[in-house]
Amino acid sequence: MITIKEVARHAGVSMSTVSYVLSGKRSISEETKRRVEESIVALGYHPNAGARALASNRSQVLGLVVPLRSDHNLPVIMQFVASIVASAREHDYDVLLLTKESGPGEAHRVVARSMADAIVVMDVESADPRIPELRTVDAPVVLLGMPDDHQGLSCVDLDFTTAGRQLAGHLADLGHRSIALIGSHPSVYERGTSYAARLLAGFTSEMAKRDLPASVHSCAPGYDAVAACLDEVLHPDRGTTGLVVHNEAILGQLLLELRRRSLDVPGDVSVIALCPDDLAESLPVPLTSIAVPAAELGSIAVEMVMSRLARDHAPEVRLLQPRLTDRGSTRAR
Amino acid sequence: MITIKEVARHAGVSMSTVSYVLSGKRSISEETKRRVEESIVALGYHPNAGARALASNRSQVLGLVVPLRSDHNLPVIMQFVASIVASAREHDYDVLLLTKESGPGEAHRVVARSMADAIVVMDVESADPRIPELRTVDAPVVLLGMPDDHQGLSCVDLDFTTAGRQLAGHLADLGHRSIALIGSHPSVYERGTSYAARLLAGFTSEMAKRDLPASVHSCAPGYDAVAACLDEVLHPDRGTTGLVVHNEAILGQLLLELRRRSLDVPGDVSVIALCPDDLAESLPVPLTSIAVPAAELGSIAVEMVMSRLARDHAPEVRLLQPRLTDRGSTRAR
DNA sequence: ACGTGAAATCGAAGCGCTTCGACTGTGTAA
DNA sequence: TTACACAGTCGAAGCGCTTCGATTTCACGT
Repeated sequence: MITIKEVARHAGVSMSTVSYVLSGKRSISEETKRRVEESIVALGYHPNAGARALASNRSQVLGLVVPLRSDHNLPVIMQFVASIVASAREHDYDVLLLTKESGPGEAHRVVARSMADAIVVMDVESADPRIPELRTVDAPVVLLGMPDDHQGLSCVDLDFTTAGRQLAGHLADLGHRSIALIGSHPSVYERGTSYAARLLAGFTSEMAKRDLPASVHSCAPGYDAVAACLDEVLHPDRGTTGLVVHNEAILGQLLLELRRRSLDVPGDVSVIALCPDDLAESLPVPLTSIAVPAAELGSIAVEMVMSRLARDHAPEVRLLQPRLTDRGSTRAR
Repeated sequence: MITIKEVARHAGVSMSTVSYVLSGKRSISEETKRRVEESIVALGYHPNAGARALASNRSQVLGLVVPLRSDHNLPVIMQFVASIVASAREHDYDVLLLTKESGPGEAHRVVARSMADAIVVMDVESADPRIPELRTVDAPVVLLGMPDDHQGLSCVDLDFTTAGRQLAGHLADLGHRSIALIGSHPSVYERGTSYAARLLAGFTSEMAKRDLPASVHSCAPGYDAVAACLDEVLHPDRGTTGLVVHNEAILGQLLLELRRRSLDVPGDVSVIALCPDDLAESLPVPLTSIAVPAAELGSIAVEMVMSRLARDHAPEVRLLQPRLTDRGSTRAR
């Protein structure tokens, strides 16, 4: 193993000089810097992470708590992870994989052992049981999601409330009077999933504001469940002409089922969704939608970590404003 | 921060004794061990990972290269990851997340810096361009998948060739004469994905052995693509009565499309698949299938890492034998 | 000519842990 | 009884790096 000492000898300088070349924490003459860098390449030197962590009290590692078992919207989860890893690497950080399933004790352990300088937690729910324990972790913690009580923790999320309002508003502005929200699997609501509840709240409040009747349905995946749900939603008594769908898993099935019933989108029914852009684009009928900006949220989470690591910044909450893309699946009536 | 020194003082022993209590590498009297363990709890001691890594030359970390962008069969990928993380933790190892996208240089970096003691690489293809570089990594490397040339590298995978044989054989044994393989997205074959090619080889060789005509189709996801594929496969000229499906993404759509055509499974067509068990079970028609034993493969990969880390074991190749579960979606004719 | 400060470099003291060799006492075989 | 093995413990030497203070040199204003 090549050590900094050997680099120093090879370049004819002291260890500390090599260290300062690497970290840039003190000024070094161009000439010396060049020689040291050449030696580093010549010898194939790689700093030892353990030694560095020990001496500097910084591991350059981010703990990331990933929900590995949650089956719904895996693609979105992957997008988050990809974005977080990429952003972390840009800041010279690596990512240690922790799983939601193994509990918040893992975050503790990893920080207590100085294996990670900060923790990012994905898939945070309204009344997430992990919150109290996360609050006692002795390192910056950034949550993807918005728990009800987020005192002392940084949070990043899409503004689902506003998104719910916008989705309802978009259809209402087009003259739709009877609009239904088709939400996630019932279990998602039972679990108290924050984003689902907030979208629902935004939707109903916008509908109430406009004095329109709001009908709300949750729908399990599976063709039969979707069909049953549509039976209910499209019951003639209701006169539903607009559908807001917040359920990535069933979008394809739903559009198929509408087609099977010879209902044209947007001719007969307007459909608008909240889902990743690539999904919205690749469906049988491209959907007007609000995207979950996973990549952006991930990189913002990392930025928050870094700024809290740099200065001893206070925790902050950032809600990204939704962005609606019109793909022609809604029409005025 | 509580250090081992403070624990030693609190327990009235030397640092080395505490260390030996923790590692068990020398015998310690019951009495002393008890006192030390009490002190550890009383003070809330957590060993510093960096110091430990520096002194012992072991990071207790596993680098895991995950394909974050590969959109197909995310659920399977997640199962692998979950199983690997869980198995690693059982051996007191943590997992550092590396992405396939950022290249094999990352594996190098992480090992050269002693951030990881070994590397596990997922989603390895037949002629994987990463192989040569992985071979030069100065730590055990275990591949999930079977590249053509795996000299010097450990590999774990399902025996897809045998699986292909078994799938064909199962239908042939039931008296089906015209059997079609519906494979993955064409791009999967173009990429030279090892498992797809091996399954295909097994399938065709079994069909040849039995002197039956083998028809092979690859199919993109999407309802129209599936319908088009079925048009071709079920063309009356062919008289196809058995379907082997190796394409998780389209299974649901395929069964729906069969239903739409009023074709009963297994009454009119027998269908057998290679897919995760939970998928096979949750489809509109539960499918007789061979499972991808992701959890098992993951934990075997970790075991291989550990044994190569312990003794300086030679790389080995393990192909898991396929296990076929009958769920009644095939019938004799 | 002289003090001053900035730039450039060095030396050495740790960071917290593991591990090796040495030491002490006890039980056991000769 | 002597010798010896062995369980149990300690002290100290690192592991490879960062960082602080000290030192040297040189340009500058006065």
